[in-house]
Amino acid sequence: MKVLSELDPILHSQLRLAVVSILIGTEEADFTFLKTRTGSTAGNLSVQLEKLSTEGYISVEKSFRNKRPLTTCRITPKGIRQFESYVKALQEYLSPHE
Amino acid sequence: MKVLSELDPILHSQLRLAVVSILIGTEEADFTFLKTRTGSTAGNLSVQLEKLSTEGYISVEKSFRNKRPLTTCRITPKGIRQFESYVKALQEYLSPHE
DNA sequence: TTAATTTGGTTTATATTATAAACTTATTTA
DNA sequence: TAAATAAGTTTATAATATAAACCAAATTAA
Repeated sequence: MKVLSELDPILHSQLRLAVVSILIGTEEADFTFLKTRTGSTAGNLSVQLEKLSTEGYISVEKSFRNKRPLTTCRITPKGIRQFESYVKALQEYLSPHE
Repeated sequence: MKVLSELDPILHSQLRLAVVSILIGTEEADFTFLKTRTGSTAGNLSVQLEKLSTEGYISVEKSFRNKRPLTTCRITPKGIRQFESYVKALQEYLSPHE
């Protein structure tokens, strides 16, 4: 009997999935952009960026722009691979009739 | 700026999504089938069926077959609607390039 | 010039979740 | 009749997601 695939728990989280999804399409994005684009709170975003970074799915670079902190995020090759296999696994769940 | 859609938290859970996905494709399924097909433990499955049932996404019918308990599950119209809109919302996350 | 507000976050606390372990009851099988 | 299996349920725990509270620096207002 065919068993459904595991869904990577790092990506199976609304906010982390949103972040990775945005970064896949945009090369780089800063904290403020991600915050408004995802509609999340700063606290939640901060925690999830930290987690994605620790897991190696994204890189996070901290600098300054106009004397203010600037947090810039980018997807990593691992992040891309994991996202692609997550999408593949999800297809099994989303198209159960095939 | 476009903000990503909310993902229904009832469906955004690996096991509950698996159950609903299976039921969408199969009209009805019993506890044991769902357990082996999802690869879950009985305890976890019991809890998640209860939740899906409470939320009106599935119906759960308890009877006996060969003197043993038989738990039969079916998707409800609400379950179908919610699943379809969950899939639609997820597309935004899965196809970020469009 | 100093008080209040805004920006760009981080840390901490809390409530919810998912999950498995332990348990139950009935039925076979040895 | 004792042990094992079936079909679950209940309870305990660990992990999560989330928001609230907090902080430091810069800007604006009084």
